[in-house]
Amino acid sequence: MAGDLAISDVARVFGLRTSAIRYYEQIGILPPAMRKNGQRRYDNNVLFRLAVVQRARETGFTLEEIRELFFGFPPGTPPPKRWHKLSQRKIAELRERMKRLKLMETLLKRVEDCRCHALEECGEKILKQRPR
Amino acid sequence: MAGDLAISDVARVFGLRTSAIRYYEQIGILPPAMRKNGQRRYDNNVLFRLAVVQRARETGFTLEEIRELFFGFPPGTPPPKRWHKLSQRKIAELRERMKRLKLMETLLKRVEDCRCHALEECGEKILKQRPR
DNA sequence: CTACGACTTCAAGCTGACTTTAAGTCAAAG
DNA sequence: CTTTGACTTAAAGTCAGCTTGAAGTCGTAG
Repeated sequence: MAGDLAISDVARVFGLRTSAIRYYEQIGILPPAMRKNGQRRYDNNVLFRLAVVQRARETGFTLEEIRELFFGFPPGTPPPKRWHKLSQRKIAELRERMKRLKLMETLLKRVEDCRCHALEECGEKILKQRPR
Repeated sequence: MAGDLAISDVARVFGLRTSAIRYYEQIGILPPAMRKNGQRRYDNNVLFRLAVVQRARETGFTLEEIRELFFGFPPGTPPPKRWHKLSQRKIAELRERMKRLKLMETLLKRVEDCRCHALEECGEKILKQRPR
């Protein structure tokens, strides 16, 4: 029920730049704000929405996925169902990325065992080990 | 000592687009190629170099870091020393990213426990839990 | 009245690692 | 001679997620 906030207040509360908030509105992630003398004012509903956006961003969702969260389901679809669907995909993605990081770690260790005297030698060894 | 290859051959061998190879040359990651009738020809030295580039990319190094690998050390610095220095940084970075992914995993699980009936309710809960 | 600070819009810029496009050159094949 | 296909260049486009800049509006303080 708290009073309407200016964009700079919202930015401070959420640790965002005002430009980011305007950008979110522009791409439809936030609804068009109410205006007072031409300036945006925000009520609790928008703050709640922005909180969801930010939590979703922290959780690793892209703005496109967040749009899907809000608009990609039949109206009335309960949040748990929405979150679940997006999470499934995201978890698979996370697993991929973890795998990739672990591969990178392995390669880093291997690369640290290098005994070459010149970088060309490294390249030669790599090519011989992987004659694709 | 094998014969000189055209850019398309190199691309095929490395699974790259020809445009990527030209780009690498353009930004100085590959040396200017020899020319035959104006067209690029590649000998083993460049292939070795490209193998190093590709291995480094797989390992997670940026092109900027690869440039550093080649040119960021006093001439004659042995490869192990070069790799080591870059690896140290990269490993720290990996740890950060792993942490981040794990946080995302935690948040995903939390988000899946959501029992809200509307997304605004999610936002309200988030704001209450984190009254920064 | 003037200045200030905070807001507004729209368009363009940024990052990284390329790709795409347009216009041109070249050698070999028919 | 013409066509084909692979190459050449420089410049512009792509992606996400914003930021930055220019130019203008608004209410308030001095």
